[in-house]
Amino acid sequence: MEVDKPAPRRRTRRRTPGPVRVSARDVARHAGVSVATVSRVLNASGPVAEKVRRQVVAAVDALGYTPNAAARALVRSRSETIGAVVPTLENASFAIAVEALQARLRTAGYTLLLASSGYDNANELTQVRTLLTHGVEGVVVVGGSRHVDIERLCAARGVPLVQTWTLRTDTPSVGFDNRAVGRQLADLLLDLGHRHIGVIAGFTRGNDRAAARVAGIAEALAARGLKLAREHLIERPYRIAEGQIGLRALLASEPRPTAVICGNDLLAFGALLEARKRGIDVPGELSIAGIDDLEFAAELDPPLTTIRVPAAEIGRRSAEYLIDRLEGRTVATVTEVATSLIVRGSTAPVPNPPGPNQGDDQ
Amino acid sequence: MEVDKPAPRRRTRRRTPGPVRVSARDVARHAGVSVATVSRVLNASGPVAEKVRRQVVAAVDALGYTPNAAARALVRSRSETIGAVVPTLENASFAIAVEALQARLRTAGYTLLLASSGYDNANELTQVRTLLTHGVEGVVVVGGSRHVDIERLCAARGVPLVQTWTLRTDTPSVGFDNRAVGRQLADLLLDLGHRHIGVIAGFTRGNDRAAARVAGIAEALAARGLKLAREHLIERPYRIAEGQIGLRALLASEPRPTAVICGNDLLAFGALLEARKRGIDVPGELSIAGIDDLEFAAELDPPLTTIRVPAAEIGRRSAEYLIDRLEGRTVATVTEVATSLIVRGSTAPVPNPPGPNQGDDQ
DNA sequence: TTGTAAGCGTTATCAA
DNA sequence: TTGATAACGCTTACAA
Repeated sequence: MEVDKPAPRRRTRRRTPGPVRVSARDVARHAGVSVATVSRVLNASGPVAEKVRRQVVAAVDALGYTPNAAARALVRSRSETIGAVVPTLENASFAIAVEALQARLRTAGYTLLLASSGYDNANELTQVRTLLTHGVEGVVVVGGSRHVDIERLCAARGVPLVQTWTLRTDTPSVGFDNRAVGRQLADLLLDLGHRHIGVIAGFTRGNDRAAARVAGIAEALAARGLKLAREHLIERPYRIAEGQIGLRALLASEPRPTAVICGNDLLAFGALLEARKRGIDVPGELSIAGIDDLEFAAELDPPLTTIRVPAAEIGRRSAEYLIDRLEGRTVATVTEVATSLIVRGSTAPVPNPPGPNQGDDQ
Repeated sequence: MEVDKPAPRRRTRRRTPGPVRVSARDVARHAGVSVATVSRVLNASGPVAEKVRRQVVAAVDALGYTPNAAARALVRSRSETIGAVVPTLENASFAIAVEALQARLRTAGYTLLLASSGYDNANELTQVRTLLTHGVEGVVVVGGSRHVDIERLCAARGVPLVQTWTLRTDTPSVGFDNRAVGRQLADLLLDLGHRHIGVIAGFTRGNDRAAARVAGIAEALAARGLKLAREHLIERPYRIAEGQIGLRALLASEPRPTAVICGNDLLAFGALLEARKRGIDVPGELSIAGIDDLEFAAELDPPLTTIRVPAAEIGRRSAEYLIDRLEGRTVATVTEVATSLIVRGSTAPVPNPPGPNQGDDQ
């Protein structure tokens, strides 16, 4: 009983200009089997006679066939990609973390889609949206997202999101307590007798890490009845030259700080340079500390006191969190990585230790 | 006249566990239109009544719809992604270039798929293969690929490939003449009277940039009747600490070099540190030069003589080459970026200028 | 101006 | 052990 169902004629589509695309159908034809069998061979997803298997394999490399990820992603709704958005790759810490992230991801078969926000939160949201459109199965961002939308967007799609460089209790994160880091550095200096402590921080607005570090410093000061004066808090972009600018501002402030905590090692490097340029002895007259412990920190003159932040570990652990979740394993939501205070030559006791009754002069 | 064609019942597929996926069909249903209209609205690809357009837009954000890139890529055979493979992101130059590459790509609507090879050529090939499987429309790699396979693979798919940090005549590239850079540094030192020049290079095997730099140095020496002695060529990984090791080796060689050219600024930094540690005056007793002009180069003590390499420009130009080609514009195949010799305080005339008739002692 | 439906290249179900 | 074939979600002729 024939019906008038039209013959399944393939409609002609815009021909790809240039090289021929070879699909599983071509392989199947070449090997004299069906596409189903080709798929089975390629994914080892079903029984295939050894002889047939060999024919298919032969056809595959005779034709130089590579499966089309888009088609596969479509049918399996799995892209095998992970997205990451960092503030900038120009900061060595993030570059190192991304390197480790990618390396670990790769071992699990994932490819990394990378974007950077330039420390711009609106931009970050856009980037996450793009990544999501591209079907990433997981997302890693730096910091607690100011944009709740980011979390919402990911949650709506069931895409796991990890926040790094920060520690949250409510959402998945891999990082450390930035506030504690600030406190630790301030305590070190306070214990050395410093009472006038200046801060050259990164921009705190829209940057929870930078803000937390400053908050930690203020907290430690407060614990000793001191407070962080407005003119002792300078915010600058994270660059060497900005550290120089920052120190200049601090040196002009009243009372002049005897110690400076910098938001990261780049700023600290700059501060060190500026001090040297002005003939200010570090740490004799002025103590300087940074955060990150970049490769050069130990090699400066004097070597920089800083807090070591395990950037590679943050990258690797973020990857592992995502991999575990995607493979259905149970995972700790929050991973704290260990930072450590590294005291080197750039910090020393305050020059002329003030008497017992001060603290009201700042 | 009814025929017994079975009703087009949708087969039940594995339900995505968790959040509902919203597709264009859902949007269409919600807006009371067809999927075709939804597509038209989203891509502005056809006439749509203003009123209908608004309904669709409303439905889109009522449902929080995001198009599925895999499906789109499949039907249009365009992934809107570009792949890049760098040796490592831990080298600031590459990090900066990737940052610029991504930024430029983004403005043209492309997303970056990033991989790193760890300076391993076999690995690099694997990574390129993965990127290709993911359907990238263009590929950027660092250096002239030792693996002809990479070029072949890309060519077979009609995917443009750019080689960076190098200059080729036969294939698309964005970079500079590494040999000339080596020559330039050697000439500078030679002109200062140095006759015993040591080299701390990166590993030259499988790294055409490093090899070309060394070749350029040897060439400049040869032009003055000198040659680069085996014991004056040390190859080390690109890290500060390795520069220290390199200088130690060089100082033990006979005759002891009065000048050292380093494969990059990291190695030069290390050499500088080692010299200081040993009480060797730079540039009084020993001249040191690097390549890259990283942010810290000008800030070292003494400031480092180096060759400035415009990493960000390399990244940006690579992106532009790819974008232009993919949009069908005609493009220059080879783009040379300008490097420049920056003479700072780490190089000076040879201590005890030898008499007119030497040159046979090396 | 809109809708219908073919197909993009896979995977996976089902029947053979 | 294999082959048909229905989706996957989208774009785009083509028809209405």
